Amino acid sequence: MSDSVQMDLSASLEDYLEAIFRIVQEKSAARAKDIGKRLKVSRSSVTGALHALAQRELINYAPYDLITLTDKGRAVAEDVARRHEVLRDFFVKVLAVGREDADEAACKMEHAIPDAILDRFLDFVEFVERCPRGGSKWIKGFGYYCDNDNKTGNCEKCVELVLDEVRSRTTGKAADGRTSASLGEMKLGEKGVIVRISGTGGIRRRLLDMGATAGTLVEVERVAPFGDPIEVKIKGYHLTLRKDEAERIAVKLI
Amino acid sequence: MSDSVQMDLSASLEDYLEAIFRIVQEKSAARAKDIGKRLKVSRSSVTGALHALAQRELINYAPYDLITLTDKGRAVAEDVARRHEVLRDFFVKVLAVGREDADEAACKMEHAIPDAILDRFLDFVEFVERCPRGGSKWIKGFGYYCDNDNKTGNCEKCVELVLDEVRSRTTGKAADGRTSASLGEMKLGEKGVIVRISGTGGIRRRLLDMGATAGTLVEVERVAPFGDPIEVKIKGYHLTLRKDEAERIAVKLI
DNA sequence: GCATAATGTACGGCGTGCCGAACATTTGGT
DNA sequence: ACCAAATGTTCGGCACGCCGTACATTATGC
Ligand SMILES: [Mn+2]
Ligand SMILES: [Mn+2]
Ligand SMILES: [Mn+2]
Ligand SMILES: [Mn+2]
Repeated sequence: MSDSVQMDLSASLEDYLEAIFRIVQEKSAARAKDIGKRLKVSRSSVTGALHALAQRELINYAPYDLITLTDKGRAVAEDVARRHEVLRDFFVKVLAVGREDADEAACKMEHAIPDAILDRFLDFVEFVERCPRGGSKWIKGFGYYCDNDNKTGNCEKCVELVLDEVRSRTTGKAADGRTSASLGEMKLGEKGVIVRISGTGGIRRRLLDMGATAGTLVEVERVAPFGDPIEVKIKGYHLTLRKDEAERIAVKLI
Repeated sequence: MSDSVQMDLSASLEDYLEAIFRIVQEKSAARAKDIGKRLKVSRSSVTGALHALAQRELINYAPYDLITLTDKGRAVAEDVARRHEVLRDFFVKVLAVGREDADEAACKMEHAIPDAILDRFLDFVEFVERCPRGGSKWIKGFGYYCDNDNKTGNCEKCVELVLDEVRSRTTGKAADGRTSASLGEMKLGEKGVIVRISGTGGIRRRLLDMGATAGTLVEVERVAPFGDPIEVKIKGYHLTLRKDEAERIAVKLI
C-alpha cells in the first residue's frame, strides 16, 4: 500500500540521495561540495557515495560534472523524503516537538521504520487533523497535559477541551460556507476528503496506486498563478496536478 | 530527565547488550549460542561483540565462561530496553499495531530515537491511558478510523465515541469504589497517580532522579506472594519496591 | 591567457561488523 | 575415564563508510 519503491539502500546512501533530492529542488543540480556540507561529511566521502549511487543507476554522474537524479533515483529519494516528512509531521503536529528537533529525529528514524508502521503514523496524523476543523482540541489536551503538569487531577482540563471541541464542532463547511468542491477549486491550505475520482487518465491510476480512494484526505500545498498546476499532499505524497485533472476529483471540504 | 546513562554504543552493541539482558532475565546467565540465535548472527560474531562489550566493562566475560552484566552494563541495557518498550507500547496502544510487528519495529528504531522525543512518546501513551478510565475512547476512535474506512464523513463516529467517553466518565474511583491508597495497597494491573512521596530513603531519591513527582502515573506490574516486593512501572522504568517503601507513596487511583 | 583558488577524485588507511573454516575447550553419555 | 558432540574462540577475509593527503580538473579574477 505504501512503498512500491524499494532499493535496499543503506541508511547512509539514503541520506545522500535525500540530500541530492533536496539540493536539486533548490538549485536544479547538486554539487559534491553542497552534499558534503549538508551531510557533514568530507568531499572524498561524497565521491565514494556518488560512485555507489551511480552504480545503482540512481544518479546521473560523470566525474566533475553536475549531479542529477535518474527517474529511479528520484522515486527512491521521494520515498525517503516521504518517510522523513511523515515522521516529522507526527512529531510536530501530534507530539508538539519543535521543528528542528523533529527534523533531526525524523532523519535518523526514517531509515528504520517499516512501511506498515509509517502508514499508521500517517493515518494517525490525518485522524488528528481531520476530526475537528482546524486542529483537534483533544490533541491540544495533550499539549496542555505536557505543558502544565496537569497530571495530578483526573485530566479534567483535557476532558473539558474535548467537550469544547465537540460543542463547537461545525457541520463541515469551509469558512465561506462551501461544503464541497472539486480539487481544482480548492485554495491554498484547504483540506478536503476525496468523494469521487471521475477522470480516467493517468491521475486516477496514480491515485489508486498509492491507495487514495474515496475518503482520503487531500491538502492543497501550492497553487500556481493561474491555478495550474496545483500541488497537493495525499497520503504523504506530493502530487502535482494539472487544473483539468484536479477538476475531475470531487472533494468534500473539512 | 530521561537518560542519565549514555554510553554511545553502536546499534549493534546495544542489541547485543539488550539480548544478554533479556536472556539473563530468563536464565540468570547468557551463553554465546543463545545470543547468536536471538540476534541471528554467527557464533564468531558473538565472540567479537563480547570482546567489545567486555572492553567497555559492560559485561563480565571470561573465555568459555557464562556471561553476566556488570552494574554499568545492566544500567545501559535497561535504558535500551526502556526505549524499546516505550516505542512498542506506543505502537501497540496508540497505533494499534500488532505486538510482533511493534516489537520488531521498536527494536530497529530504539537506536535512533532521541531522548527528548522518547519522553514525548511516553507522555503521549500515558496521556491516552490516563485520560478516561480503562482506555480512552477517542483512541478507540482512531481504531475505528483505521479499521472501518470511516473516512468519508466528517468523523461523526469518532466524535460520537468521544462524547460517549465524556458522558461515561467517572469521578476517578477504582472498581470497588476506592479512590486513593498507598502504592503498597494497589493490586496487580491497577493504575494510579502519585500524590505524595513521604519516605526519605533511597526510593525518594530514585523517583526524583527519574523525574517522578506528584502527578506521575504508576502501574503495578507484579506483586510477590505476600505483597512484598512489588514491581511497578513509572516513566517507562521498571522499579522494584519493598512493601514498606511502597506504603510511603500515596497515590490516587484512576 | 594565465595564475590561483575552488572544487573534485584517487588512494591508502582505519574502525566496525559480519562470515566461514579451523582449532580449542567443555559437556555429556557410556 | 574417554570419546563424540556441542559450544566457544581465533583468524583471515570481506563489505561499508569515513577520513586525510596528494593529485587532477575546473572556475575565476585580472
Ligand atoms: Mn536520514
Ligand atoms: Mn531525512
Ligand atoms: Mn534493537
Ligand atoms: Mn530492542
